[in-house]
Amino acid sequence: MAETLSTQERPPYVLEEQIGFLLRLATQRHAVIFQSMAPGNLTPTQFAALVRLAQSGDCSQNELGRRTAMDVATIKGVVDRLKAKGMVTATSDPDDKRRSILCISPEYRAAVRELFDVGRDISIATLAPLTAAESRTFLRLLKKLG
Amino acid sequence: MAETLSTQERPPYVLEEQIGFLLRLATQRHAVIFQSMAPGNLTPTQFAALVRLAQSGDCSQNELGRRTAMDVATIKGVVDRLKAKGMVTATSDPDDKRRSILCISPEYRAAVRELFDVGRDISIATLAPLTAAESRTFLRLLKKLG
DNA sequence: CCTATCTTATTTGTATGCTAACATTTTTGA
DNA sequence: TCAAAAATGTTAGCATACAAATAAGATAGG
Repeated sequence: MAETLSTQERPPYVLEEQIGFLLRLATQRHAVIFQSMAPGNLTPTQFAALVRLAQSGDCSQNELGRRTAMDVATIKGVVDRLKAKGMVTATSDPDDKRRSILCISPEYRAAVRELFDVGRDISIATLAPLTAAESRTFLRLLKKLG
Repeated sequence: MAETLSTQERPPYVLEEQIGFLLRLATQRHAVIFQSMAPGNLTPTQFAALVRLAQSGDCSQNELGRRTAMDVATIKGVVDRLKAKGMVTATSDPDDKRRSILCISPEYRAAVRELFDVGRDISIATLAPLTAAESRTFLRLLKKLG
């Protein structure tokens, strides 16, 4: 009894049941699915930036970062790589010498519209281990943790 | 009607409701909480490696990587930094010249035991936006996605 | 016994992701 | 108006994270 009190005051710490560890595993699996389904070697962040640019309209680099939850250093790298692929074009803002206005290159606009379907399929594949009801519950709770 | 058919065949693609985007947000928030609560500038992966070493026993670098879901390149960096902090020590395996046996440095063993409580508190803080019942549901579903 | 295979560990390259510091430009408020 | 504050973008440094290539050692099968 005394033994039980001293050694069992708290439940054991099981790494595999901690939210941080589980988030990492889920993110890893999602990344594998993403890479196998996304065209043009697009990464999840590049995908998010493109989709945002298509849906919310042209904007500056920092603004795009805020709209996709990336800090200034991260969005810079993402935008640089999208520019290198020719998918995003920057024009200088005449009203603000600090800023460039980013937009999707004309020859990629149609391709970007098709990304929406790919994105939906990636989400479906990632959620495949859950039932439809579980997926809804999971996304609702996950949203609360963001 | 014809318009509705052609433009509304699928629901709109909302980035903020995709699992990949939400996982990134939740991971970001968890990282902030982790950094504010973990001692010794320990990162989540360093923390996981230490806990694993304490709970599963001494092992090689690659073995530790498998036990913590990190690939060989990632675990190498993590172990290098734990060695640099003096928290992990390597001794060469007499039975296998390729291998080193990693163990927690004697002077850090007590400190590592205290990490379990910190880990629990970090998980609690991360799950704070959910009720107890929601947390259980969320972890159960998250485990299925790993 | 010895070769083909596997395993361990390292290195290189690419891509997030964050902090911090910096220069430039713009805005704001006294 | 003019100095302080804020915003934009860049750079450097650190820490994951993975693929792919390499070298060295261990093991299993013929």
